Amino acid sequence: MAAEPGRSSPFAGLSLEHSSTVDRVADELRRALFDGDIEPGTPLREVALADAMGVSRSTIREALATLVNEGVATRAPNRGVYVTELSPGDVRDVCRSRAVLEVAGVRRWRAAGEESREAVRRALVDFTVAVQSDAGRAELTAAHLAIHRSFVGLTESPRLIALADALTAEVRLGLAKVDRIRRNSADQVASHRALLNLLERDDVEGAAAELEHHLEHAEDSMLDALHLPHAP
Amino acid sequence: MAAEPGRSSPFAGLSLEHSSTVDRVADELRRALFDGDIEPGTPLREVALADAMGVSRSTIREALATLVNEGVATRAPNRGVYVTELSPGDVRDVCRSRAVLEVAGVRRWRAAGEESREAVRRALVDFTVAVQSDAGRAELTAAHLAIHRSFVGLTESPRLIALADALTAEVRLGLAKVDRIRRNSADQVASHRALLNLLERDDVEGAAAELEHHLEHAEDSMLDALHLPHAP
DNA sequence: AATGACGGATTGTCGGACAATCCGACGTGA
DNA sequence: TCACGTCGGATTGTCCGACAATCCGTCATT
Repeated sequence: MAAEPGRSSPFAGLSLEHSSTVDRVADELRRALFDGDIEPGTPLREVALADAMGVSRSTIREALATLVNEGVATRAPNRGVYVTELSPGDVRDVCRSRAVLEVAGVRRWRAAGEESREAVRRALVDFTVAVQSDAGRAELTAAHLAIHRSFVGLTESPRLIALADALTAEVRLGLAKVDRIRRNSADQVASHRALLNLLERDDVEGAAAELEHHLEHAEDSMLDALHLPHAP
Repeated sequence: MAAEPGRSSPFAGLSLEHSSTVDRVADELRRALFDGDIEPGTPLREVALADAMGVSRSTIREALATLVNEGVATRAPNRGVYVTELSPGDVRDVCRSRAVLEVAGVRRWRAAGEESREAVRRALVDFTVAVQSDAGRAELTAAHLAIHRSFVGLTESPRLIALADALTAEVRLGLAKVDRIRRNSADQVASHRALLNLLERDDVEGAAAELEHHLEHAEDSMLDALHLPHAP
């Protein structure tokens, strides 16, 4: 029955997603946090969660552990796990850390593979249509984050991408109740398009500067939106 | 009894390290991995570890979870946790990711605070005396890593530093059986000193270039030392 | 030689248990 | 009134034992 022992494996694109209970619990919690169903600062009690979600305490503990070292939750030894509250300093740090990674990506524009560059263009298009078609807040932020992710993608380094994702996760906590994104989404599109134009013209340093400027602005408006005082 | 309600708190430098059992287990495992007592690829069985260290399986599981998302161990679902084996691609990725972070630090030389700069100088001195006094392998690598850490420290971003530490941890697995560091440690000192000289002259871009060159070389010699083929 | 069945080993998840720790309220004494 | 000691409840940290699900290697079967 073995027809055509053809050179490359005849099975392509076959994957099965093993989902452990712990993973599902963690996913559900993350969703709740990012959607703003649970506010920063609220304690995540083990027993309460356990019988709310119908799983054992061990499972909850494990899920909480992952959330904690993703940074979206914080553990106070012997006192429990809380949804992380971002201080102004934290927001600042996350934004600047992201800036480092994104700028590193942008600087590799020419060295990067064609598909990585294409991913940037696609992300921008997606965001643009999302804005024009007046999509929901969730989709808008997703599309916006995708752009910035694609910048980091230019590094073509799995680890840097993972690190950037981790930073994003931290910040998404605050983003939950903020739809300031929507208000100036037109500006956002313009800014990103300008950046891409610079890149297409191979003006890498110009693009890097533009990006840094854009991110500084983002940091400020995020602090505003969260009603936090600005750091020096 | 309150003498001098002085402005700032009269209690400085008072901290108590709460060490949970899980933490100690994780520390012990990490030590064993970094010292090369356990080779990459070996399975970390839960029960075996549990009664080897006289703690419960739950505790071991939790410790293993942290090792896994530090990247020094890898979980194969339903098949256990193994000490991570680095592929050439991984080594490459880790090194280049580190390069991004370190270069970002070096580029901020002027913007950084004086104490961050001083930390770099101190790290270099420490490394130099370590080499000259013919210190043990462990101390040598520690001092060497400290230098590179101090570069990242120039970003003055806790998160970037943490990320760099995580990357370092991954790579230290391979470093265990390699003392190639010792052979050309004289070169290392020279290279780092040259870099610092450039910085002191405010030639930031020159230093960045020097650092990137240094790291590429480091990547190559690490691959050699691990007997791994070089990536393209 | 490929397929299928079996058994052992290990993980994933569960439930319960208990000491240690922490927090807040309450009471006591100066 | 304020500082301090005590007590009780709540919650975490850690342990134990259990069991189904999964995986791996082996062996028998075709």
